Amino acid sequence: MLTYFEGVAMRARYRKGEGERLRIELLEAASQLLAEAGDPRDVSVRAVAEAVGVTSPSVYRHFPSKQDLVREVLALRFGEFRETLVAGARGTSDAGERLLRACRAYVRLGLANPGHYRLLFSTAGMGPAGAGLGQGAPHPGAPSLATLIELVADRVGDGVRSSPLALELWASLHGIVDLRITKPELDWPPEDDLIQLAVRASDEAATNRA
Amino acid sequence: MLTYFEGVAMRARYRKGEGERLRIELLEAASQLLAEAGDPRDVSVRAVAEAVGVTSPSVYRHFPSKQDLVREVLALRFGEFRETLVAGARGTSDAGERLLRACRAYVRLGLANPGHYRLLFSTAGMGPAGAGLGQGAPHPGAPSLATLIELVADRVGDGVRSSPLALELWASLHGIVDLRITKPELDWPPEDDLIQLAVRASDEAATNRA
DNA sequence: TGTACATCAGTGAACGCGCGTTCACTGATGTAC
DNA sequence: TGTACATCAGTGAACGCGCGTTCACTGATGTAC
Repeated sequence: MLTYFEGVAMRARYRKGEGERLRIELLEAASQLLAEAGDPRDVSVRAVAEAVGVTSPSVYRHFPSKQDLVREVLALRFGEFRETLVAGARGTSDAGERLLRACRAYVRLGLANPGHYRLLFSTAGMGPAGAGLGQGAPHPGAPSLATLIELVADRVGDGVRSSPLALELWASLHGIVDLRITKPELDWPPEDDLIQLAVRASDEAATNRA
Repeated sequence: MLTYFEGVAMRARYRKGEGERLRIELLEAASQLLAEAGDPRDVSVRAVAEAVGVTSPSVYRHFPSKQDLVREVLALRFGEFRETLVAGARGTSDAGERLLRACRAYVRLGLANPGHYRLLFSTAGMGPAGAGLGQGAPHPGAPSLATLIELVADRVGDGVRSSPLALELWASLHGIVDLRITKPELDWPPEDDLIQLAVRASDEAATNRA
């Protein structure tokens, strides 16, 4: 896809009906740069364009603004996150084990993709910076949370309201991941004990409230 | 301290030997703006200067760079944070109760000052943004962590290494605070149950490892 | 006691930079006749 | 089959903005004589 002219890499433009393919490439490049940076403000439109081999005004032929580009990446990554939870829970029908596996998948994915994790759970929606998500719009992470709530609900049965429990569990998992990401210089114990502890604490809370 | 000239507020400059007082004012203004923003990048040198009623070059008579100003605020707030932990633990000699109280103080302070909390535990040291803390320099939050480790050590006795336990406990507390701050739109259960659960989980882990 | 002067607090104007975004354009390509 | 043309992908240059920071300065004030 690249030709060279006087030693400079030149990208061949797409044929007439194929312009939408650049859109995909831009999303992929933006996603990767956001993963490296962990913050939309550290990723410029120019950088995304350059990563694809295109000039920055080209981005605006596919996205109305930087905000829209970022928002779309966010939605993609949230979708992936949710799928990881679901996939993690597979392989057993025991509700407790399914929940534990999903939690492990949560933490593992977060630690493996710290930039994206921060993007999704630390930057997005925070302050004037954020990813500039529309105030009224539904949060793109809502389905992920719904999935976690479901897993908790399956575990605790009908006697207890599951969504506060899920939020508490989420808080525990978030603490485990986020601090490890922001303070990598500390001597963190292996995360698995802590995950089990968090899930067991959630069980215990459920029992107390039943 | 303000006079008016043609309807514009004008600050009287400090007398000859008193220039250092502006330094304090700048630190206070920066601290407040950082509390509102939660991120050093959303607070400009110009804004700090304006808050005090001074022009931006004046800042450079007291701080070599923005980074130094921010770093100093960070150190102040970390100190305050640590003091809050210590003060929270006062009033009882029971080590378990002291730890629980300190944890409550941690969460309460974080939720009462979300901007500062983010500044200290979410921004600082993260990525190229961060507060630009020197790599080699000791982290200004180290004493806070040391205090938590001490409280845990008093609780669990000599049989168990307390610092991994303290890190795990910290992770739990951080999750409780950070998610509530970043996702205020969710329907969070009261935090007290969760704090107790976290402390109890820590106890339990200590017992298992003894 | 009066005055010259060094010192100090603070300013006004400007710098270079990177950013998001706009605008008028270029040139290749598929298509209609 | 050849050609004119509308359409499409992408560009080059520039915009206004806010930022951190620098520089040469101004004018009040304490102090030494």
